[in-house]
Amino acid sequence: MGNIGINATEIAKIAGVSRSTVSRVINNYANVPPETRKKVMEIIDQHRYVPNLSAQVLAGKKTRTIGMFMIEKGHVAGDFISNMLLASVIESASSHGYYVLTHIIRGRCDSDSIRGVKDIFYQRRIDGGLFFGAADDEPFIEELVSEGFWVASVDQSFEGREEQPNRMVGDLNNEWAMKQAVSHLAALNHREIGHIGGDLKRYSGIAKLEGFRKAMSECGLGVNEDWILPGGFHEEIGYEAMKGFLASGKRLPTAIVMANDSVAFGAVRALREHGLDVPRDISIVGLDDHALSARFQPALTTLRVDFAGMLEQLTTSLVKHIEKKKVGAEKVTAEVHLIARDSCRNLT
Amino acid sequence: MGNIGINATEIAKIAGVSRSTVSRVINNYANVPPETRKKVMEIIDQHRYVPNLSAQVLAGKKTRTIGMFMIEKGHVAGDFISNMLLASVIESASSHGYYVLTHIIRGRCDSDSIRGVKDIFYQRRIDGGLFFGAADDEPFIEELVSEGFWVASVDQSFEGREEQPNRMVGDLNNEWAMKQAVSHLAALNHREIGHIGGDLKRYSGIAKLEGFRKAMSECGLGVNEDWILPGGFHEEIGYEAMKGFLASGKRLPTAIVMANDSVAFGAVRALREHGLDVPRDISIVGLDDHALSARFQPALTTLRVDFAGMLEQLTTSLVKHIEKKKVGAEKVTAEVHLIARDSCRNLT
DNA sequence: ACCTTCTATAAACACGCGTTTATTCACACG
DNA sequence: CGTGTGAATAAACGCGTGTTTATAGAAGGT
Repeated sequence: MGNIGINATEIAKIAGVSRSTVSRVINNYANVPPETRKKVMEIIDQHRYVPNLSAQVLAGKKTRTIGMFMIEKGHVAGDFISNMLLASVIESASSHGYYVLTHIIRGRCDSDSIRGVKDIFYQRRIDGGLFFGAADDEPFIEELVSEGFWVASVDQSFEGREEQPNRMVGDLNNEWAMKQAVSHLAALNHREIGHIGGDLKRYSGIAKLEGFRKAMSECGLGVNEDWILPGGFHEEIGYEAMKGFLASGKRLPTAIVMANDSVAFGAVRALREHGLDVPRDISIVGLDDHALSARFQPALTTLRVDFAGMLEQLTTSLVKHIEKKKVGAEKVTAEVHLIARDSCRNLT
Repeated sequence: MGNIGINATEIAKIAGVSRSTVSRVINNYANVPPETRKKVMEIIDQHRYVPNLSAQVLAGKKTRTIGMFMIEKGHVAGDFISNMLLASVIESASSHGYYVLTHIIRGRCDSDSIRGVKDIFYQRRIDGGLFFGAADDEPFIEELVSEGFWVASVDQSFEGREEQPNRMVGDLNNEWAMKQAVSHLAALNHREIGHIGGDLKRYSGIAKLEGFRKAMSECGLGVNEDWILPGGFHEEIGYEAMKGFLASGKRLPTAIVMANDSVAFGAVRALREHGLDVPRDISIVGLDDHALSARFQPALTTLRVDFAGMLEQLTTSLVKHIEKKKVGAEKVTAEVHLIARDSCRNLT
């Protein structure tokens, strides 16, 4: 009650003008004389009038809302999306006058959940969407793109694909990340370096492995295939991978680069159970700078990825595209830098 | 392009009926003969027609959207809202066919940010709102309530206030939580128990302190005021509080109940720097079951609060109220139970 | 055959706004 | 005085839907 629900017609009546004049004032049309504009604005402020969004949208305006979709295959949403990342999307959207609708897809992307996502677009709730953890092979995203919706996605790269006109992608530079990890270890005189990888069914896993190989080669180091362990992105997988390797009796490398910090935690646990110490017996580099890493025993040397900055760019880019203020970058890369802590030792 | 933007009029044309018939089919009106309904439904499915939300809202329907507002005074959003909690709100909303718009208020609640929040309501973007970390003294929330909007809030209790008709509140039972902590320690033969509190400017801090006093009294234990340390909800504050106490040279209690786990981490750090061991020299009980707590050295005995379940209830309650399917509970309490780990020792 | 009753469905209206088009009025110029 | 010109602003239309009202037609009763 009260001021709620007052509309432009009533404002017009109070101001003694027609509703179209009110509308022209709000939308900053040129042909409104200053004193009329001032009078109308006063009435608007006084009555705390805010235009009804649905009516604006129906009349052809944007919803000024973007969707944030977290596709949780197994673990993604829980592990990957921290509140900080959510906040960085919301705040950069907010800084452009946009709002964020959050949506979670749990478990398999079955036809029902896909329908749910598409309906959000079809209902015209949002002007565009930002997808987290969408695997390369999700065709429904490409469908949305081909239907003219603006879409951005994280954790997904499209090397070798044709550029799609209204699609943006954000990722970290896996190659560069691995290069930094390997270089750091090489500088500490490590030459026998292994890799416990990510999920090789996902691009981020493949890219890390390839980046590792390339980095080794660039540092003039050979890759021992015994030390390339298949992985995943959780702690348990790191534990099992390391445990399996230790059981095999093969010789250990002097250092291992992990797909992420969770994997590192698991691997360290396995090493410890086997009576080995980090960094005395083996050096470890993680990736992510997980909240736990600084407190871990030993404090984990890791690669910090500026996801927040990347998301800010990606969100801004999405909004600019929606508003047709086109901006160049369709591809955004997160900054990575190494945080040296206590899990690597100098061999000499 | 393609199916996008098809509307009820076109569906009607294809089906050879009038638009009102299409509308009556969608809204499950009784007076549509089965074969007509079936025919129309087929066309709708075939063309993936979804009604335009803005048009529905304009015609008097609900937005089927709730707002989730995180008021971040200093630290709240970052610490308090984990993705799990976000997920539990989104998913329970989703299970009722509702969507969630997330919004963050950083820093002070100045008039601009309040205006931002109110505009979301006034624009009619949402049917109701769920507030996190709104302090008792935020008058704008009560304004919204008095203007007829549905509002639920967490981390806030309104003991002694008159019940407001369209307002729901969720919280943990601080009294019960403190009772469990103190009882646990009493069962381990502790009699000298202290408390490092939360932020005493906030209800949750006050309630914990009062709960602690009451629990002590109920266990037949006296409270030594030296051992009641003012606090806050972050680690640094726990560290400073404990450091200050140790510097004072006063005798230590045998156990301390902390306002939350972060405070406990800080306090343990201060104790350790002072050459004291937990639980040998002093026992500690936390609250929250923070992600770090199980891995902490020593693994922290803490109170796990079922925020997820509480939020699910609160969200459901909010939606039911919006849809006028009134349900009794205006006040939702989170379950609390003690997780015994290694930070408390038996004194005998 | 005529009126009533009921069913099926079409037409009309309202929602609140942006935008386009039409109208009014003042003024300048011939 | 008549006519054109421009500014200011009012009126009209469309957006896509839900819902109410009107209408056509069929069925049933006397």
